Amino acid sequence: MNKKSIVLQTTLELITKQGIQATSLSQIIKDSGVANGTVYHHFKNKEEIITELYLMLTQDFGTVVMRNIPEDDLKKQFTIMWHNLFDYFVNNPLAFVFSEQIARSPEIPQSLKDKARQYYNEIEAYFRKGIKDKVFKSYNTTVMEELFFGNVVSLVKIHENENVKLLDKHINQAIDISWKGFLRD
Amino acid sequence: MNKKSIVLQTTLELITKQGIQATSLSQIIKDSGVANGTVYHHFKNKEEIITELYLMLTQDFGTVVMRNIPEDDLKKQFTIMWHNLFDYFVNNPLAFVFSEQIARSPEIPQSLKDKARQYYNEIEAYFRKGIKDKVFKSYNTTVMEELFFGNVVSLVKIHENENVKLLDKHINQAIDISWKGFLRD
Amino acid sequence: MNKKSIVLQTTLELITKQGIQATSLSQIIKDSGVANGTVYHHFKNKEEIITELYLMLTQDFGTVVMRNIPEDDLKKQFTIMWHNLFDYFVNNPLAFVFSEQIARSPEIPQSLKDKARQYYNEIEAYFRKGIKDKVFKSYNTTVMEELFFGNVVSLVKIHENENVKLLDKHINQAIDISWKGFLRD
Amino acid sequence: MNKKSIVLQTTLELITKQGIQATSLSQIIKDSGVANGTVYHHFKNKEEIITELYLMLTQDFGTVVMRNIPEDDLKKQFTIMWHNLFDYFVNNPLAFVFSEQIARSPEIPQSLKDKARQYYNEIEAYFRKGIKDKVFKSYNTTVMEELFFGNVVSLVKIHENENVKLLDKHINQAIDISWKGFLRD
DNA sequence: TATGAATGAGCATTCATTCAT
DNA sequence: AATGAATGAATGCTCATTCAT
Repeated sequence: MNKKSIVLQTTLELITKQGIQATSLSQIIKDSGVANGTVYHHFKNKEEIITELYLMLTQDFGTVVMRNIPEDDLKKQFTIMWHNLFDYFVNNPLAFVFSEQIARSPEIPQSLKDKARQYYNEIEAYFRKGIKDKVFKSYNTTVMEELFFGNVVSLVKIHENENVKLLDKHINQAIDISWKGFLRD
Repeated sequence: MNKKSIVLQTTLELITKQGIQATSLSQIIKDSGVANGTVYHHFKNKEEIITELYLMLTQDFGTVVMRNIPEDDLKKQFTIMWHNLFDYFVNNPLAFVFSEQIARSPEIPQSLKDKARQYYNEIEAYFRKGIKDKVFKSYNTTVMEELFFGNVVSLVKIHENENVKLLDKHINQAIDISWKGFLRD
Repeated sequence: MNKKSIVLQTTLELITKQGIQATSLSQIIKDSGVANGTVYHHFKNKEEIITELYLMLTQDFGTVVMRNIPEDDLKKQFTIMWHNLFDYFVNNPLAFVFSEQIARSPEIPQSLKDKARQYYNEIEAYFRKGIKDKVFKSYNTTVMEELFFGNVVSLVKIHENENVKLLDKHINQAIDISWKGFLRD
Repeated sequence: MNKKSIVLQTTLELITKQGIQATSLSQIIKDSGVANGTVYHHFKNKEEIITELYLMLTQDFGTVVMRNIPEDDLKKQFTIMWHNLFDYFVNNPLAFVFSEQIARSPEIPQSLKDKARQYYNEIEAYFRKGIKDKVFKSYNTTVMEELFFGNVVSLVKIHENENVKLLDKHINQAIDISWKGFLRD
């Protein structure tokens, strides 16, 4: 494992623990056991470490959401999309931190934000089809996407922060709530 | 307007613009046109400014959500709660920033986080009643609260960030989706 | 003597010894026995220390050159101007360093360069009069000024660097050479 | 063109633009498109690059000043020496930068300074002869050399910095002034 | 000959905080 | 209540240089 990877890995751990802003370069340097200049040999500046990390973590994002989606059964598709996203965030806490911070943080460059928004396309297509198939009510798709995404985020937050142990049944309840909301009356 | 208020007001504006972490005390001092020591005369340290600001902004929070709630009509109550929360966040961007950051930020003391969770009590009571009245399905109330809250947040985010102009009809759609999700089949 | 003055004095000494570029802030801090932050309390940045120092040293520059200039005797005026400038540079090594660096250094802001060029006005007036009085040949005055100034600089350099002890007689020789060059044939 | 030459050429350009001190090795490396270690393969350290560059540029210096000097006509010799030096500096800006910085800069080793002073020998010999021939007044030759040299430098500075367009006539005026200064009364 | 990973001292600057007035 | 001088740890970053390949 080369120094560059060590730096990335250390940064990943620190950011997951403390957030982006609270993670200083000196801490990264200290924790990774790498020399000051070594970091700057591999990265132009602090931002580049974070950007690179972000790209590493999110390059599979788009594919992840749509992984193992079966054909033609809209409800099944919904459930699996939901699980895919939930599992992804649970297993990639940094990706979650990033996706939460993207909305506001000025330190994430716009290009990254744009890139992050690509995965919406497939989700949007999904909702469009649901509306066309008369399964979903014809809500605004941006609203639908945002609510869908937000619901997953809500559950991840419970998973992360609550003392309440989050059980499969709770997740299924959430998926149920989420799904029902979009249906035609 | 006394110096203390000026400091608080300046901090409010800066945090709303830049986030908590990005707002330094020196910037607060510079922007508020107040002397270094004056800030420390009124506040023990930086954290106290933020805490005080947070308390100022959130002390009305609990009452706000339950303002003008009519009796006995669960759907009407839901709609008004939803609007109350949405309007509150839209009109108090800092309260929104805080509520978003509370979940993760290590610099918000636990006591504040606990305090922030009080408003859940009334929302929880609401959902409990809905379940008892056989209007809502008997989902876990934590899940319900979190999804309800998250749905509002999602719309606020659209309101804030999207180029899409958020219309009343979109809000009504969101409320509709949100409400339907909780219903018994 | 307050800390600000100490910093300025220390910087003056260091720059005189080592030049501007070779003088680091940490050295200024170490030598002046002042805390890191104290420097930045008084000065916006390193450049401001140098600028302030420069303004302090050069504000008397214009008056210095024309000090004690007798009326009507062009030769006597020349001699005294020459001595004034020479003595000034010898007694204000930093002013000399600055005036030498002004021509090239990109780190001296243009405003300062402009200010420095003001003293030329009086010297130019002097040469103009000499030409009008038919004492000097009608050379281009910019050339005359630059050569006059350069001659003083040449002698200051000898004074500074040569192992040769610079005697009054050498200075008088230089003035003689300098003067004769401008005369009508 | 081998890597060593590329490094030298790049350094030459950077120093001419920015001065010696402002030119960092990393910049040289970046601009020359050469690897880090390659520089250190060819040069012991940064100083050696500058030294080598300096030697390259000044090895012809001595011969340049005395190029095409006719025999026996002291005035003609003076004029050509003057032009030689002026043209050399105008065409070799770096040589000019060096010659200007040599006097003060502590980073030019003494050995180089000594070497640079060799060309004075021939100029000194010239002035000695002028004095012996009773054309020049018997001024101190160091003073004469320094003034002669300084006069050329003054004109080069006008050439470089002034908005005033420097014409041949101005140069001839300068030579005239310079020459007359040294003459016997 | 050429490379580029690695180093750590050093740099200018910002930060939250203390304290005497 | 208000000021602002003073502090020094910490930050992000640049530097010249070494060394194994």
